Amino acid sequence: MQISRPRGTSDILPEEARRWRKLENVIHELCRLYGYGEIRTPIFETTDLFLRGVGEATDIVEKEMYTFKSKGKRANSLTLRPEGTAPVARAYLENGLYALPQPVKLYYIGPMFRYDRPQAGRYRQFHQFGAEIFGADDPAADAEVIALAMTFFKKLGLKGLELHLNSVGCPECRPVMREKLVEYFNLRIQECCQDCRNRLVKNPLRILDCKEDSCREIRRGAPSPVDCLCTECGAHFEHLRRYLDLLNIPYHLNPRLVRGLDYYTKTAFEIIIPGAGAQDAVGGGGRYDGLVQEIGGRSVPGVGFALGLERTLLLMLDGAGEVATAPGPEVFVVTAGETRDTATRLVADLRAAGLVADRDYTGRSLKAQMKYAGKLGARYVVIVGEDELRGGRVALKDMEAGRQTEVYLEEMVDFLRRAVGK
RNA sequence: GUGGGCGUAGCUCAGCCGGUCAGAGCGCCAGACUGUGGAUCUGGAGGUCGUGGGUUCGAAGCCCAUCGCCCACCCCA
Repeated sequence: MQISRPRGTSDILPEEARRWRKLENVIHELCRLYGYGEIRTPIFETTDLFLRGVGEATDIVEKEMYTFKSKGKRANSLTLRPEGTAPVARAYLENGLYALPQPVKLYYIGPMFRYDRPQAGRYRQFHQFGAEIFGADDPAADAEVIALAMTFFKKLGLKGLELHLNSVGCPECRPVMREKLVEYFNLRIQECCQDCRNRLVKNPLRILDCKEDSCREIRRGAPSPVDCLCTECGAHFEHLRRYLDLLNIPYHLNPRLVRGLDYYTKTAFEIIIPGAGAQDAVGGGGRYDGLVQEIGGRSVPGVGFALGLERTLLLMLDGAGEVATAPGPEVFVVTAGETRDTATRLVADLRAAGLVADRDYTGRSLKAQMKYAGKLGARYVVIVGEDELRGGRVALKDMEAGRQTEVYLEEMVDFLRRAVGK
């Protein structure tokens, strides 16, 4: 039986990897511009981090985590990270980054893992680009993080993305929100779906984004979270909106936007591809002023986002941003007769001189070697033949023009370097 | 967890109601007067027809099971 890759994972082959590389380059460059430092945290963490950070009542924790027992006598429970914010918050705490000048701005790119049924744009191992700001409670920080995300898509030439915005309040006003919602839904809970009946107890806010038709209908007259915000949260939200206006970032107010993770406070946003069907969210984020404290630190405000790279790549397929096919070697060295020793040395010389050089490794005929060089898209072919070698020369063929000349061995590298413009 | 579709060479697929049905194109390898590419021609390698049962004189095509992939639901990235 042949072994195949685990469900929901993928092999990124060279051609595809070039698209990833391009995407990652944009990310690194953009983050440098915005003053974010890269952070790389472990692929797995202590399970507790997510239980406490993400929240026990979330879908992620309830059914999507890859959790396993470590080895050893006092083995603890580990989990393949399902998201990036909690780990980064943990690292911020653990490494004492709160002692750095605040705020601290960090970004990451890497794989995340969630056990779920795969389908278009959804995988068990997927990749996110995320950015976080710790130690800034100013709504301008929220705005910057949103601007960074939106600029990223703009740089990629992706159009038509929508920013959806909401505020989910803080420990101050959240209870009020809860109470009003519970009060409202309690009257008609019998008409709601089973999930929402559970939500009413565990997390009433989430009833607001239930996709069931019946629930949609019922919540029509439901109180809106934004109307329940305390003065501080209300002001924060107002200021954020003003900053977004200043930055010319359009947004849709979406009172039903409630993110799936428990740690969010105040700002919550999502970036949507209109009409993309079920997987229409390319990214999302918000403020999480309680997170650092929740995982055992002092109270540090935070705000950030995460974007799905697979979904971004999917968008880039039908639209701008296609990458050219991989260029072939600048020089391909071919042998005619017993000249392999010389050829071996020449390839090394060419590479040492910074030329993209390759050769044949199968011992095939000259004709076959030429054919191979042609398929690779080699710009020049150096033919190391016994006859030429006797005169201290090699033949040099321009594969585009189809012309061929001879050069002395000593001059070959310089000649080719000039030819390819290096 | 639920529902639907599909599984024939590396890839894209033919193969009608069971009886030259194990094929084509592309790709790969090689050859076409002996040391030269991309065009053309010729040849070659490569398949337990996802797997296991069953029906039948006979199954890639029918039945059952199983696995895998894809799509959709829930939820998210």
